[in-house]
Amino acid sequence: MPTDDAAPLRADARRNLEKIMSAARDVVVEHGLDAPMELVARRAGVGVGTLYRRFPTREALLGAVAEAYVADLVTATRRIIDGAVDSWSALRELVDWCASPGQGALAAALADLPVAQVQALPAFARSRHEWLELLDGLVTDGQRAGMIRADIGTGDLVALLTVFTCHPDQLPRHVADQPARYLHLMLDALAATAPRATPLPGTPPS
Amino acid sequence: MPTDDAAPLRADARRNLEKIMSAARDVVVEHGLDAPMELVARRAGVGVGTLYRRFPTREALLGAVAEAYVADLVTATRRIIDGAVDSWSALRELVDWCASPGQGALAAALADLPVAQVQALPAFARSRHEWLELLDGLVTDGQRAGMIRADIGTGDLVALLTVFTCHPDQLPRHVADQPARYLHLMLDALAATAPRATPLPGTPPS
DNA sequence: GGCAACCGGAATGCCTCATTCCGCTTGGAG
DNA sequence: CTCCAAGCGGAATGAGGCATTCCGGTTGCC
Repeated sequence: MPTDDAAPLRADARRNLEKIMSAARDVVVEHGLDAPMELVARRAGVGVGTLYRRFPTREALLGAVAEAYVADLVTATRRIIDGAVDSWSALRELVDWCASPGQGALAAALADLPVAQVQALPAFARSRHEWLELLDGLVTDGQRAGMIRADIGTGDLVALLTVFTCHPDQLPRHVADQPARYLHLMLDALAATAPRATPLPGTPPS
Repeated sequence: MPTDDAAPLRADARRNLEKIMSAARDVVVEHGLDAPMELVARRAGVGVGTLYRRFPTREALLGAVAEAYVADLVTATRRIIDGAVDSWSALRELVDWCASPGQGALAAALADLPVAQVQALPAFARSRHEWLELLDGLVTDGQRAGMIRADIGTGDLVALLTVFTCHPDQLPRHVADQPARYLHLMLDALAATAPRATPLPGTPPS
């Protein structure tokens, strides 16, 4: 998002800026990180020129979207955690939120995929860190309470959320069609149960 | 693979054909279905011209790779099933095989992603059907024996195999690094357990 | 009313491939 | 050993897709 210490925008320009941000978010959720700029412009009902007046490059736009997106994610996650009775149900609600249509867990994708330019944005990094911390609390709590198996880590959760909610083109039809189904399957996998016959291979990522 | 009823290939040509098929398989596993032809050529230590003398179009090459790949998959799956003591351990071994490096479950991806030209190849379709039938037997058996939960279907298994073994570029680093870890995690989710608090949302894909 | 800030979108330039072409090599039949 | 069709490598061609630029025409707002 452009810094607002410059001259204030004209009313119509501000309106357009909002349309652009919103369109960009939708387009990125639907078409992935490399969606063409023109798609964003068309979706916003605006010419590409307008878009470029506000964001000098594609990276700038993606950065703005990313920052807004992770910020949202943090807010939603915090709200869910505050309202839930225990960490397990918080987890379930979080999963549902991520799977809800138009929501996507794109932020999770952004948080993991290598978009150097975006990762470097301070605001993005800060929010991302905050989010990871929230998740970490959730997982740790759940494990202490014996609701989540001990051999997985927050990184596993992030990885799985990312996988099942990235944009549809990259997923098998079934998964793209009902992300919630697979996310809940994943939750079942994370739940603590009787000792398992064979340990999980590999190590939980940091 | 070109029909062999034509004039027999010169010795060096046959050698090159093999190098090409092998390279193509590797490249597709590593870079996905839209890897550039030149990558294949370079990997095979051959000029693009050579590659095009054998396969008239990109589709032809992909088709050949796909056919060979699914055929392999069927063979391996059958071998695993025949050698396993029960369907659950067969499933586990199958997962390990798919996750083994350089193996990829690309065939599974091919089986699901919409590559019309490839899906239409009779040999491919036949093998794919055969494979699905094998998996179906596995799942049904496992369910009858009470080892696999009843509310999932073969399609779920295929979807999961596909997701976790598609080429690395599309997966979060952690998942790409240890596909076996996540496949086994999901396997745990497929296992039959005490009745679950909440039913799985959605329906098992056919 | 006047003009700086805005707009839309055609035009430009770059890049990434698939596919083709052609002059040079080389198995292997006779 | 000769010869030439079958092979070969890889530069060149052409199409398509996309970010970004430019500019003649609008429009908030003082």
